[in-house]
Amino acid sequence: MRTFWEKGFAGTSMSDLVASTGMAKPGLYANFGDKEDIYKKALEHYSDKMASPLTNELLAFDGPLETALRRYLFEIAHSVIGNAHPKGCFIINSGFDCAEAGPGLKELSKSLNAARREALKTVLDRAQDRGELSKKADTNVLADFYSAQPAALASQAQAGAREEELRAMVEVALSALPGISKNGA
Amino acid sequence: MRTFWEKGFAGTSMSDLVASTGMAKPGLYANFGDKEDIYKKALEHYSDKMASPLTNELLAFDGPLETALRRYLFEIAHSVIGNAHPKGCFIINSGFDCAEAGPGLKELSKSLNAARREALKTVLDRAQDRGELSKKADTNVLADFYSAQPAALASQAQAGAREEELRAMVEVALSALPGISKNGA
DNA sequence: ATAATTAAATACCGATCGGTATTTTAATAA
DNA sequence: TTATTAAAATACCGATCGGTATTTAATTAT
Repeated sequence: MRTFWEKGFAGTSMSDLVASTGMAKPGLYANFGDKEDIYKKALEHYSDKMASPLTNELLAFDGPLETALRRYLFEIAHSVIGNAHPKGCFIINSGFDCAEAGPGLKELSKSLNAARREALKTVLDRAQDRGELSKKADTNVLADFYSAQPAALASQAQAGAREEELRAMVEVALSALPGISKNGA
Repeated sequence: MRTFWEKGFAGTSMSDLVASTGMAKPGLYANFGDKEDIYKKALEHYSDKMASPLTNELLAFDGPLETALRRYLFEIAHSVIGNAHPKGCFIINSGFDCAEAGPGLKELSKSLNAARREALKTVLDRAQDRGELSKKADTNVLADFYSAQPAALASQAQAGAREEELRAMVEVALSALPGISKNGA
């Protein structure tokens, strides 16, 4: 998972996987399939271990919408900095790096990105039902916007941004929420 | 340029470049250097032909800040959809796909991303000097935020978003500008 | 202890990788 | 027209690519 995460699909060789897993090549093929199969399983593992816990926490959080979004995006900001693992987000990377990969891979990448969007859409709709968010707000558009912010954060992280800079960007993004006061307005 | 743009550094072989340029391999080496040199020159060419015209237009635009940013981000939204060329933005791609490339390449990628940020910072500072943007607004943070939105747009484009969806996201991002009224507030 | 089965490691496959030496072609000079 | 130079294409280099056949080692069953 980590090797594909940091080096991408084309940038990772089977020998790299042998080195990082300690398993010999025939073992990798016997247990996981070919290179693309391994990539998919690594990406799914990332989704289960890294992404899903965050979206589950977002969905389970009981509190103001703005707080929920801040917590979620702050956690992502922390994660993409990569103190304990490669920088960036494997799921977002997969969207860029599988632009010309097999259709099955692109499909998986899209579905994992869509899952993040759906979680945000759910949270936004709930807030709207609670009356916390105006009925006039378009939750589809807001879901698109907020689900795309992790890509913005990951991009800045790759360029060397620090976590506090990412958090400041999150605050700007949150100020786009209808009914939120803005810094400096 | 187009080949590296759509397939990335590791995903592009010298044979791919021979096929897409029509120049034989020794000619490529004699005229442009090795693979990394060619990538750098392709990326610089992209910057000159695709990115710089947009930032120059942004800097030259004489009108309200919000209009300037909308025009700029709409043009990027149109570009990353890729009707006439590969999807996404080569400069943003380079930030992801050169995570482990030579240091010279990463440096170039960072400087091109920084150029976009600087242009936005200039425009924001000008608006602040004109009194159009509150003195309390932090133009460094806003520059970070808006210069990262193209990555958000490119990511959505890779996932198959349509141009109108990207424009709607841009409108949300613009609503984070201090002093701009929000949809649905 | 021996035979049968499973697992894992070595060795190897053709193809392609990035990169060049060499030859052929084309253009210029005499 | 011939000699010289510049350019471009063919052929080739060792290394590595993704992927397997084969052999060795470790279990299990008898």
